[in-house]
Formats: sequence, C-alpha cells, structure tokens
Amino acid sequence: MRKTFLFMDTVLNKVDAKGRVSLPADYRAIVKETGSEIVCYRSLSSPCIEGCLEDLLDKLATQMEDSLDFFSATQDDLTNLVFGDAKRYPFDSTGRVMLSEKLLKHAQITDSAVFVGKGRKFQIWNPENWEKEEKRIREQVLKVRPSLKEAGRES
Amino acid sequence: MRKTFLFMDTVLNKVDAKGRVSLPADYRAIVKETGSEIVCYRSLSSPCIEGCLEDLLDKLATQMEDSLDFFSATQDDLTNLVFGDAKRYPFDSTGRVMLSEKLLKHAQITDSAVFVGKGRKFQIWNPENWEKEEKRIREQVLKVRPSLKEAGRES
DNA sequence: TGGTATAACATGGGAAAACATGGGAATCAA
DNA sequence: TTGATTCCCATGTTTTCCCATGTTATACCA
Repeated sequence: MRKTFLFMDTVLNKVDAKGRVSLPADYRAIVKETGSEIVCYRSLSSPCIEGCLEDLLDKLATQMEDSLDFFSATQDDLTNLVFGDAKRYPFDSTGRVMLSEKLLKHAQITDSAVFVGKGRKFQIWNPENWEKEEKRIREQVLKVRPSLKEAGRES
Repeated sequence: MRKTFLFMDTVLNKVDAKGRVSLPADYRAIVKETGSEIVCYRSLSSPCIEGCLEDLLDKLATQMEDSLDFFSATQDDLTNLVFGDAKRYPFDSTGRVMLSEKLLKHAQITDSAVFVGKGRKFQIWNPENWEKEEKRIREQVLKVRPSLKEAGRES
C-alpha cells in the first residue's frame, strides 16, 4: 500500500458523444487504493470543473464544524456553495466517468478535456482555456517570485 | 532503515529509442528504502528536469490541506503549476524510467542524459548544457567568494 | 599485489499487459 | 416509446514487463 496520494500531471482525453471521459489511470488507482470516491463540482473561481476525493470534503466539513467562530462568514458561504454543487462521479469498468451537462457547460468543454493535477484536488479544463490559464499562472508566479526567473537555484 | 537520503554524484546514462533511461543505482536504493516514488517535473528556472521523492510533494500538499484556506487564490496558482507538471516515474525491474516527451523537450535531451545530485532533489540535464552550467556555477561561486580560489584544493 | 571469479549495472529488444476510445446491447425512467 | 444511463465487448496504441547480453565494478584468493 502506498503512502501518498497526489493528483498530478496534465492529461488530455476525449469526451465522446455520450459525454464520457476516461479518468486518467493514475487517478483511478488513487480512488481504488483509498476506497474513496471522486467528487466533482464547478470551480468557484475559474471556468473549470474541480474534483477531489470525497474524503477531502469530509475533512473540510469537519474543519468547519470544529471551528465555527474561527472561520469567516464568507468561507462558510463558499463551503455551502461547494457542497450544494458537489456530486459523486463513479467510473465504469473501462475507467470512464459521465460528466453532467452542468459541469461541462461551466467549463466550456465539448469534445476534449484536460485533467490538471493539484495535489489533493484536480481540475478539468477545456484545452484552449487551460493553455491560456497555464500561461497566465507562469507569468504570475514569476512576477510574485522573480527570484525564479534569475538564478532560482533554490525554491 | 537508513537515516539520511541524499541524491548525490553526477552520472551520465543513455536514453534509448523508447525514451528510457537507467536511474542511477544509488537513486534506486533510496526509493526502495524510503518506500516512496520518484517524481519529476520541468525545472522552473533552468532547461532541465527536476526530480525528488513523492514524499516531498506530499508534505507540500498536506500543508495546503491543513492551512484552513480551502479557497485561496494564490495557493491555487502555485499548486496548479507544481502538481500539474509533476508526475510519478516508477522504474522497471532493470531500473529504468520512461521520461515523457514534454520533459525531454524541455531539457533538450535526445540520446543521453546527466543525473546531477542536489540533496533532496536531483536534476537531469542534456550533457552539453550541464557542462556549461557547471562551469557557470563554478565561476559564479568564485566571483562571490574569491577566498575559495586560494584555499579550495579539490580532486 | 596481481589476477581471477562474482556480482551489479547499463542497455537492447521482444512479449505481454494496460489504456483510451468507439460502438452496441441491456436497463431504467418519464 | 423515447431518451438517457449503465454495462460489456472490440480495437489500436502505448506502456510496462521480462529476458538476454556486454560491460564495469567489487570481492576474493593465491
């Protein structure tokens, strides 16, 4: 049994006429080994689908209930939004999930989708949108951490 | 179980037609003994591949997970960049990994590659590029710390 | 010390398994 | 019945696994 569970890498897969997409094999392995389930919801900040293990949302719920006055009201609202939107997405024997119309529309996904690892979460993007977004992020990160541009011998 | 795990030394290996490279035996030993896995990604600052143990990234993911900041925007950008690019690279029974096109291209590696230890991380370079880089680093060090020029007898 | 036996390693190639993806049949709901 | 969803089979491709070989490094013995 492995010690760590991280959603990683960037994988481009097709979405067929029925709205099915192959979940990257690495992601499936994580689901099987944890015994948890994939949960997806519309990202609050970007035109993409966000996904994670149900375990993580459970952890979030626990954090909220354990520190009510600790959290801001907005954090509370955001959490509500996520839970209101989230839904389980099991995959079939060939490893595919069927994404809902709502999710696909929000992410502007039609015939192909890019899975982007985020550690404990992942995102699903329209390929062109992700290309732009990645570029934006790279520029943003270099702006915030200009040391990387130069020598960046350490990080 | 050993106490310390350091990627060290500089090793030149061939990259075959399938994109396979032997991971230096010392590195393999570290992976086995830690029970972790090799993870590689494009260096943010240099034209080379960077690698480390999955444990290291897992630590990062845990920090974010526990930061009570499920919806932070800056965190979002950083995690996308790091985890979106990283990927596990398990090695087969003969000790080889299969580097992706993306990584090889970024590091301009074609038929041979140099592994350079960096402690908790390591880098994989195109041999010519590494030669130049090493020279650059040595000169840089002497410029910053001229005292080394006198004393620094090396083998 | 020198020389040889032994083990570890890097590397090539081919066989087997895993994967993404298309399509059809069975199942269910409105 | 119509439309949607689930399940299963088929296929081409990629990736993984395993065997074979030559080379290098290490251990051992005289």
